[in-house]
Amino acid sequence: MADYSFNDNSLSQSYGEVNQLGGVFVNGRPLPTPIRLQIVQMANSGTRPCDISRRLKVSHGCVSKILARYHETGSVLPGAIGGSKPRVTTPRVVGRIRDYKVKDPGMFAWEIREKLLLDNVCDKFNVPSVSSISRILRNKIGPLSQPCHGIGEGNSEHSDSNSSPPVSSTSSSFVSTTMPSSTISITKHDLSPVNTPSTLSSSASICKIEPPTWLPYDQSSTSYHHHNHHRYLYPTVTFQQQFESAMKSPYTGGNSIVSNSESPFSHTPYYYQQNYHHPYHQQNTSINNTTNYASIFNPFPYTQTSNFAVATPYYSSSYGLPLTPQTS
DNA sequence: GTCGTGACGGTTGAC
DNA sequence: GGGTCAACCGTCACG
Repeated sequence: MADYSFNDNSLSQSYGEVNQLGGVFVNGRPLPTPIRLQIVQMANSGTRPCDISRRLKVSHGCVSKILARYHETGSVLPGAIGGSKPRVTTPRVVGRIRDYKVKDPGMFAWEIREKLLLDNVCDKFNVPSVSSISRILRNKIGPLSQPCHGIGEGNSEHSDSNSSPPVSSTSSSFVSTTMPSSTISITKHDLSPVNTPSTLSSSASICKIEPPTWLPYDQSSTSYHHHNHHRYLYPTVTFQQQFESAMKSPYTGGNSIVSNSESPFSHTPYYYQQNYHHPYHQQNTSINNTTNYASIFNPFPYTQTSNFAVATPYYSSSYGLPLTPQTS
């Protein structure tokens, strides 16, 4: 039987920590792509997660997470670590909001938002939330944004008059926070900076909660058009493609959704010295290959060189995602 | 014995 | 350049 262990002493020496199974890991850093691929490959071939855990000396929790992630996203690659999401309220957007408000001082924030989309100033991925627009009107534009709809509508700071669409709106994206808690659950994503209405914790009775804007799986082929938002898109490659790409360059993302020329990982001199000329790199790999490829990769050290280099679908699990990865 | 889950301590990179 | 913040990571323990 092949030795799937990747904590070969010759490779792991002095790097990382050792887990309860004897495997080496670096706290806070993802497992190398070949190991991740191997986990998926073994699972696909029918190996139980507990056996994968033992043979690769990776904790079963980690195996579980990687497999769950793969089943959910189709990608074996780790998510982007660190960094922050790009700002949506760019000077250009603020300028357009100001223009709209100058032309029509009575314009609602939600109307401005729709117009930003209509005029292609923003797309659905980077359009500011209604509450963001309200904040811009309040803080950056000033008097122009003062409500002119009447007296007695309450404090404009928290009033819905400027930020909410008509109550009769049928848009499903508008949800009243006064609805029963069973009607809406606010997920981690819902509370992300992008989607957190500033009014959520205020006294406002109605706020807008954005639904996730993930593309359907079958639209993934268009993902490269949205490189600024690739965290929210699905992978466009099959497991085998990821595998073959990773085998060619184990620390380069084997995923076509990598949106720029940078690799999520950089090779180290040690890696090149030890492994670059290994015969395995010249083999024609397949997902059925049972060679002990894990042991020829040096899991550590490695460094991540660019944030957001790897597309990371990040979403609530309740949005109709495929239960099985794309396989063909 | 197996596996899903959340806390934990850690890393990372944008701001 | 350093601090903060919010992403992510794998391990571990629990149920």
